[in-house]
Amino acid sequence: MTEPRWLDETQLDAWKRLVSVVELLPGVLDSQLRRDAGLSHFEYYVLAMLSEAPDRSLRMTRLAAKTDATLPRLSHVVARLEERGLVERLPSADDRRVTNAHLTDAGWDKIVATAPGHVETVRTHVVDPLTDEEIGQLDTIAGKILERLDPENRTGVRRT
Amino acid sequence: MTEPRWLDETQLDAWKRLVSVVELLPGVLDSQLRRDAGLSHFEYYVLAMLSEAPDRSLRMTRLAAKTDATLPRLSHVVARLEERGLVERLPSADDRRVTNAHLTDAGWDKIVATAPGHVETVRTHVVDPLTDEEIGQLDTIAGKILERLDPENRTGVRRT
DNA sequence: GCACGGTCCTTGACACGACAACTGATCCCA
DNA sequence: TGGGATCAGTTGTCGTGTCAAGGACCGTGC
Repeated sequence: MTEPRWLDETQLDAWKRLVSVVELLPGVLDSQLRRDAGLSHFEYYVLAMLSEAPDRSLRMTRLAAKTDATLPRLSHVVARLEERGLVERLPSADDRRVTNAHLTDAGWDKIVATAPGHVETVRTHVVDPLTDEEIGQLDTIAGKILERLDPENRTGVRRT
Repeated sequence: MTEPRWLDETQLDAWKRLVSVVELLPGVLDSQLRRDAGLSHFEYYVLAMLSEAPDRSLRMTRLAAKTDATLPRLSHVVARLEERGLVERLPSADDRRVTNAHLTDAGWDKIVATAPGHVETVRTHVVDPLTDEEIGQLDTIAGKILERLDPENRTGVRRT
């Protein structure tokens, strides 16, 4: 066993703050969306990714990648969203293993109605307190971390 | 209802990357610790905060603040850690409402044994890919976000 | 044409966090 | 000195994620 390379104080401070953000941010997003729209942040994100996709539909695997979710997790969530009429699942004709998740009109309306309030929350808690320069730094830093967290770059959120 | 102020492309990119980090990081930390030590990251963090505290003990409320957890959550987790002999709960003499969580010797041994591997994971995924300058930026940025997420500054991780 | 490995997705069982309700203890002020 | 408000923590229930297993389908080798 090699000698551990401990973190210096600066590194530890930054790390602890990142941990706090990671612990607290989901709760804040969830409670705003839950209150205003009856959606978890993850559900919202699923709808949002579909709304941006061509034909408002994506196959499950691709949607899972875009939302950083495991397939079982996505499957459960989409099942619930389907029960609520926000999404429908359509078996693909070419490859009958694949399921396409498609945003319904009700789902589209839902996200259109929900987006402004959510964006406002994101602004309040993340975007507005930062300068333009810091936004750029955040982009770079998060990008570098993602390269390690997700080397496959499944999400396609990273350019490099 | 006022017109929503949408995010520009740069802001949206940075936001999406932050969301990805927030979604992926906990899973990576959890699986390493689960595999190597049979602990969730949150359990590890609880033990770590206790190990740094005077007398290796903290009252539940303070510990909850330091770990960014709600009291019910902490209560459940400490109950489990107590069953495993890593922590013990001692009622306070001065204020009989208060419970002090105290790290046992077994708990101390556990974290001493676990820390090097965990630090290595943190290095690999977060610290090492960033320059010293970026570590400083991350500290600043996370600090500003925390000011909004947690205005009470319960954790005491923030200086300002 | 069929078997076998790999892919895509679903399902069920279990673990953990959130929320609300509750117990006990302390504080405060009449 | 009592009674209401507040505080510290615990407990129970429910929703949701994870993990392991399984089912359906594809594609290649023979």
